[in-house]
Amino acid sequence: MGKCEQCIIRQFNALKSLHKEDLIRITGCKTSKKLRKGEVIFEEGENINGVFCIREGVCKLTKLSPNGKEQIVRLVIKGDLLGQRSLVSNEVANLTAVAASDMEVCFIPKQEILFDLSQNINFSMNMLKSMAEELKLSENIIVDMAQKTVKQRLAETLLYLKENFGEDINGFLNIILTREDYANIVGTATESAIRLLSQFKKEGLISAEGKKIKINNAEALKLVE
Amino acid sequence: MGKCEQCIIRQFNALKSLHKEDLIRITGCKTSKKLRKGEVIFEEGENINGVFCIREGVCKLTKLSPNGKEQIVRLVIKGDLLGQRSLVSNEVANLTAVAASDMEVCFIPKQEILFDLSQNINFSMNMLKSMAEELKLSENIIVDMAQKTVKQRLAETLLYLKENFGEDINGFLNIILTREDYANIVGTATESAIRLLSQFKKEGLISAEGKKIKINNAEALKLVE
DNA sequence: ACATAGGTATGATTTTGGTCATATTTAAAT
DNA sequence: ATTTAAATATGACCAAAATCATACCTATGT
Repeated sequence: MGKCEQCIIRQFNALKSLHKEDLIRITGCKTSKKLRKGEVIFEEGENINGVFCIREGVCKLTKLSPNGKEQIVRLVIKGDLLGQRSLVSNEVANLTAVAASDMEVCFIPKQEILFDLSQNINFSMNMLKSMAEELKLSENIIVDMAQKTVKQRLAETLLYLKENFGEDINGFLNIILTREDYANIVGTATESAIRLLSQFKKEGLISAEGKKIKINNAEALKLVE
Repeated sequence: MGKCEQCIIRQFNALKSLHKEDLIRITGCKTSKKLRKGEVIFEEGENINGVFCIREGVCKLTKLSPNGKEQIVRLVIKGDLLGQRSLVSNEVANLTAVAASDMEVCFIPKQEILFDLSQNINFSMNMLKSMAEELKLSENIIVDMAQKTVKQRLAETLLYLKENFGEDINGFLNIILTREDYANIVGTATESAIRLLSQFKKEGLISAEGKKIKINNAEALKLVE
């Protein structure tokens, strides 16, 4: 799918600190893949044996809870590396990764990344930084989950999506999720997510055409109680 | 408080991969401190400028949510390093650290740790591993928060405490928390935590003498619905 | 020993959100 | 184009948990 040393995507993740010769080496052993929305990249409990660099699209990181409900723990987007945690701790995947849109990903085998981690201190420092960032986000989600209402969490999710995916020319969010996805991010029943989105719509905070959602009043969403 | 190169505590964290000469260097610039239960080690938003190595005791990592409720995100125990995340990302603290028991901690200035991270690949690899572990725990807590009932979370908390702190000769947990602390870990109202602990007691799953709690039936706690 | 504050306990009531049931709309497959 | 399945929507009801109120217990300092 092209050469790593010419790929601009690496600017967005820890791979930016690799040298040209390392990138050329990686080009030689990486594999690229196109995925359709809904395809599974890897499952909880699976050996990943490398990291995925997301060239295009979005992916849901989910976990099935014992009651059979799926929780979306995080969205991984274009430019992110996927599978860092498992690589570093040398463990099987803790989460399942499912394409939330059509995607293009490159897979870099574990030993290549481990080699670079052992040689290039900037690279390992950058990976430390990106894991630190993930950790902070996760800590903040824990607090939100524990202390905020479903309505507040849904409002925050909408604002997060606007912030991170932007809007198209008509003001609709550049990411399409089902109501069930919203419920699985927020950690609520699908019916509750639907009801609350309807309510936001009635109150004029958002508008919706099918799955496409437009945020009309971000300020009011921030103040939802 | 003694010399790092002779301190056994470092075996429990990333500092184990430092060489003798580095430990001697660190001994020369570290400071040690005794803290009483309830004392604040650092607050959310504060510049930490180093890491703390916990020699003795337990510390709560908390965050105040906008509704004024405190959430305990994690307990940091003897042997752990505190402040890794802020150090690596060069940001202010995301959480507040409060002594949950009397403590002994050593403070190592930022530049020393950064120096070792830049020199010693084993050290940075071990720090990556410990952050990966924290990240996995946090992801799992998110799922629990979103999908499990308060009762289940409280039962899990009790089992977690038994697992990580052990029991004294009479079977009581080796960690003393208030009912409010339990509520702040689980993410519920103090009254709810009290009620559920009373219920567990009535059902014989635990017994309690004041703040001391004994787990009588771990198997049943695992099966709480 | 007594006052005080913080912590524990429990009841009554309300709110939030989950579950179940049932339409209706939309998208996908052939 | 028609069928079928999946997604959305809404009502009715129920369960979990928050809130408010009050009482009691237990350390702590004076």
